[in-house]
Formats: sequence, structure tokens, C-alpha cells
Amino acid sequence: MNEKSGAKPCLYCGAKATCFTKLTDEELIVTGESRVEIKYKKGEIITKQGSFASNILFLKEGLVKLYLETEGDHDFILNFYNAGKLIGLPSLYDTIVSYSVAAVEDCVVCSIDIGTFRNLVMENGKFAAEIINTINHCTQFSFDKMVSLTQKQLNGRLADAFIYFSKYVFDSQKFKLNISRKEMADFTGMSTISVIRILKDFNKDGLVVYNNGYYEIPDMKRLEQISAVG
Amino acid sequence: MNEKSGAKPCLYCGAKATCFTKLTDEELIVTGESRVEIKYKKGEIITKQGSFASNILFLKEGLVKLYLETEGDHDFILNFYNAGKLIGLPSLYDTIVSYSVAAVEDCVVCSIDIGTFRNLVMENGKFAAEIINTINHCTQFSFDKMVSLTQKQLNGRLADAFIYFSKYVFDSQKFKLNISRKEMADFTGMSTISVIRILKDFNKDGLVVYNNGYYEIPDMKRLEQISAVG
DNA sequence: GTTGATTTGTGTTGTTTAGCACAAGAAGCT
DNA sequence: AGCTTCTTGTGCTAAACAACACAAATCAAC
Repeated sequence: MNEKSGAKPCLYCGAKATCFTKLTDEELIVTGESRVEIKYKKGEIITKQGSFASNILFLKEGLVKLYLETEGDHDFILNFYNAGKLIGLPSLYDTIVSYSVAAVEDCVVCSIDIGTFRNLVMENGKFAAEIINTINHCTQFSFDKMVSLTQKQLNGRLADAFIYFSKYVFDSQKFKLNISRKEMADFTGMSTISVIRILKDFNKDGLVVYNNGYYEIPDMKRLEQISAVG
Repeated sequence: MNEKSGAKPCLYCGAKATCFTKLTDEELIVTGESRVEIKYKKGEIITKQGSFASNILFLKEGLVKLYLETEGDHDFILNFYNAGKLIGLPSLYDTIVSYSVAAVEDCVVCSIDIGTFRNLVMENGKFAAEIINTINHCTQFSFDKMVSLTQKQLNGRLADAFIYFSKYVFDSQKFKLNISRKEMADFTGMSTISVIRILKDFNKDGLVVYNNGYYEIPDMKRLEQISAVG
């Protein structure tokens, strides 16, 4: 029990990822003994590309981005994760992490020892199946994203990004998102200036409405139409 | 034992993917009883996007492409797999397959019942770990590919493609590859005409040499330089 | 062997997107 | 509170790439 961080034990945590529901009480207790709960401020790096893979993260609160640091002056953001998600599964059996994770807003993260996690996979088949399922959802999003990047023009790609946030990250037509145009550009493979122009048009045309840190999509069908046309 | 196809039982097969080495003899026998071995000719579709997910494929001989069928007149090729690889892991827990698989040259495929495969994951932790590891390698290739697609110009992307074939598919500086310029375009997110022009330049500059169905890369460092510059 | 379809290749033009320069407003730091 | 840096936004230009038209070569089908 990590009393020092004042966190509830895993057994009693209400913020579980689906895979944790496959664990026995005993496995949850063991997990609780090899994790720490840490708070990160907006902008702080949680996992650094090139560092040793030593833990798997569970996001209790907040929003993070998973990105590749590149030689150029543009990172490439692969995904965003909100509360209740596991982060770091693509490097579960690696020695070195090949991507970075950073807080997009203030976050609370459970950091679980990677050895403990690997043992859970070995010992609990249902848990392993759920982990594979989670990784595969991410993989299939990557597949769709590659089609977006290569076969759609910039309007379609920015539409895809907002559909992603609404349907897959926040599961809501209205959501709190406080990222810069540069971060949106890094996520969609566009230049910052292109995001600025097209987002201004989306606002003007009422496709996307921004208010006090919240985005809203009044008519998802119109946005999907733009996504479909490319 | 699938005597009808004349195939060796899995227990005695010399063409195993690494994960199969984690199975017990008993598990190999069970696997052998729920698989069929099928021959495909170049161009034939092995798995069709939108069909039910019913089996996991193991490629004994040949080369296949895994691709997304899109609304436009360009598919998007995600990966190529050669002999000894498992195909279909991204849809292991799906009902419907979200991509297609086709033979790039004549192939021999072992088709394993997906239920049997799921049971192996549930019962054998080492097998499950190896499956996760395999999926993650594919995921990380997708990550690198997205950087290539968004941050490099066409020369760098075509260089990336040849590096991929040499280092990751064939593990050799010289390899047999018989794909059209259109297939290379579908793999790199370029137009066919652009692949034709740039490949002609690569041939002229001696970066890539083509002879009787074989490609050779005389100087990998020069190609990596082109990849790095983008 | 012939015919039709497809692929490869060249030249030119049009479209899409990024980059540059500049200005105004907002945010962060001291 | 003031200064510096960053973000957002506009106008214009250049670069990268796709598209179109056409021809020659190769492949597949009959």
C-alpha cells in the first residue's frame, strides 16, 4: 500500500481500466504494492523517449499526449489519452521506450512497475486477452490515421481530428480541450499556419464552436461529410 | 491432423513463428487439429476487409500485403509479410476484420481457427507475452511510418520503403520483390507517377539496382542518408 | 501469334500546402 | 507593471506533388 501518496489501494479504486476488472483481489493488492501515484502539471514530461521502459501508466485524471520526438522542429503526436486509460502498452516488452508522454493539462498518474505488469500477463489469461484487445484498438486507430494522412486534404484531416476527440477520446459532442494550434498541427501532420487558417474557417462556418476552453460540434454529420470528402 | 492437405503436423513443422516455440507439444497438437493449409496464387485475396474474423494466418511460404481498402481508387498498404510471420493479430478479438490480406506472389498459408488461438492466449502466458511483443513491433513500425508520411518528402519516403524491405521484411541487402509501381505507391502514400519518376532516379543514381525480379541496395548508408534528409 | 489491357516513362500544367514577412494579442516571467 | 516570448491571424510567394496527355513497352488472355 503506497500510503505516502495518500492514494486509495488499487482494490478500492473507482477509476479502473477495463483490464483491471479481470484481476483477482490478490492480483490487485500485488499491483497496489508496486505502483506510485504522481501528479504532473500541464506541459510536464511523464515518459521520455529513449529512456528505459520501467513502468506502465494508468491515467487517473487529466489528458496526456503520446508523441514521437523527431529531428525536425515538429514532434508527431500519435494519440491523446484521457482518464481511465492505460498508457505505455506498446513498449511493454521493450528495454527502451520509443516515444514520449507529456501532460496536456494537470494530471494524476498511477505508475505501475513493468515487471509486475508482465507477471500479470503471464499469470492471468483474461487480463492478457484484454491487454491485447486494448493494444489492437490503438493499432487500428493508427491504420485509420495513416489513411487520413495520405488520402485526405487538410480540411478532411482536421475534421478527422475533431471526430477523434469527440467520439474516441471524450465520447461527447462537447468537450474540454486546451491544446495549441501547434499541437493540433503535430497531431494532424499539418503546418501550424494551415491549422490556424482551416480552424478559423471551421469556426466561421459553425462546424466547430469554441467557448471558454470547450469545443462543441453542433452537427457531427457535416463534419463527417468533410472527413469523407477529404 | 489435417491429412487431407498433406501438411506436416504443427509439432513437426520447421517453419514456426517465434510464439509457437512457447507452446507445449500438446498445445501444438491441438493447434494442428484446428488449422488448414492452403495455397494462394499471386493476386488472390486471402482475407477480405469487412468479413468475419475467423482465423489467424501463418505464412509458410511467399509474400503477402496487408492493406486497407478505401473509397478512392487507391488502397493503402500497411505492411508486407514474408514466410514465418503471423498475420491477423490486430483483429484477434474483433468480430469483423478491418483490413484485407492478398498474396503478392504464390503463397502457402496455414489458417488457424481463431477460437483455438484465443484459448492458447488464455492458457499460456508465455505465448500471450510473445503475441503482445509481435503486435507491438507492428505498432512501432506504424509509428515510424506516420513520421515518414508526414515529415519527409517523396525521396525520403521511397528510401524508407526500400530500407523497410531490406532490413525488416527480407533481412538482406538483396531480395526478391515483384511489386508494381502502383503497389509501391499504395505502400508509401505517393502517386504512381511519382514512384515511377523517383525510382527511375534511384536506379540511375545506383541507389537501388533491379535485376531479374531482385532488388539490391549496394550502399545502405547512401539510402539512409536520403531517408534522414527527407 | 494476335489483340487488348496494363505498366512504365516523359513533358507540361494545375492544385495543394508550406514558408516568409509582418502585425496584433495573449501569456509567462521577472 | 513591464518586458519578452509565444500564439494567432493575414497576405503573398515558392515548393512539392498530383494530374493530364501521350507514347512505348510489357503482360495477359484468347
